[in-house]
Amino acid sequence: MFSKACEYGIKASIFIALSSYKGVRVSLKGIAKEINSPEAFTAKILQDLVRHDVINSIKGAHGGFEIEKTLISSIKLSHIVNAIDGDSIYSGCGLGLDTCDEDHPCPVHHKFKSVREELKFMLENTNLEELALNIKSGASFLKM
Amino acid sequence: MFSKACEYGIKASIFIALSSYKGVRVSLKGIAKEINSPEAFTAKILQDLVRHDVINSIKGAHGGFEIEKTLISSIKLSHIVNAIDGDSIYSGCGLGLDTCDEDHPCPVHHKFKSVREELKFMLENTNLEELALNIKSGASFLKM
DNA sequence: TTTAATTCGGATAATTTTATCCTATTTTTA
DNA sequence: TAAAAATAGGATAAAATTATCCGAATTAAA
Repeated sequence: MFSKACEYGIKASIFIALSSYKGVRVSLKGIAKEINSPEAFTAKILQDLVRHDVINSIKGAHGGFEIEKTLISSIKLSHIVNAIDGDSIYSGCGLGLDTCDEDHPCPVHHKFKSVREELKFMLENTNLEELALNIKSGASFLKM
Repeated sequence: MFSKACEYGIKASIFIALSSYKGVRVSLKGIAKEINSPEAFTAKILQDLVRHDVINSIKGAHGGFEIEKTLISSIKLSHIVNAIDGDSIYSGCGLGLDTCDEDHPCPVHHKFKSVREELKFMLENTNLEELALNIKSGASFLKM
């Protein structure tokens, strides 16, 4: 469904949000360990998220990644997914046609419509705060 | 959402179904042309669908691909997707965790639940007959 | 001011997916 | 029976994704 890059990006963002609530900055190493991802590859994805203003990075000793506390609840999954995978997951044609719309639909266009819309709605209405709180309370997990 | 292989497989199956209703067998070349796919790659996918009993192939001169008319309405999208991509699209964890279930959910497990279920339902309840008829009536298209 | 801890960024490698090519095999028809 | 028209399948190549490595730049602290 999502690319590996996007999976890592989402998990990393949640962990960074969680730490930012605690007021602690996390390092690449700490993130990769926590979300069980390859360190160097994760670095690339984090850079991408920094460029897209999803997270902040602080260079140098005692540096790391963080998200401004007040912004955590306004960051949606769609921001992360868009930064990494683009919006093709819910805007592209399910069968890869170049033009696929109401006037010229692919065979599954209408069948997929509600799935795509529900996915889009979900991504646009799920924010980092709730995801982080669920990790904190032990209601969900970042690895295994 | 789907792999290219799966996209080609779905489109090819619809075209084969359509032709089978007309009582004509279609060649690899004819299929690739109709669905705008690379010929040799499409051949591999068709072999896969033959092995999984989704379509039939007849070798030799005047050979080609077909689906038994009476079976067309019983072939679901899920059969095609499963043959080519497996069921990871709606059974795997959205964030790639090895174990992700009600007891040990990933952060988006519950959020994704309805999307996955709707996708699964749609794939399991859409059959080749309706898709082929929509092409025939001009309500949907296989290329462009 | 040096050192250590970091992120950044470019180069490269491994893996997977997508795509191509060529030969073998099968089957119909002339 | 030979030739032509197909699919089958193995080998290989190209492209995209995932992953690694290493040096440069930055920053805090000793």
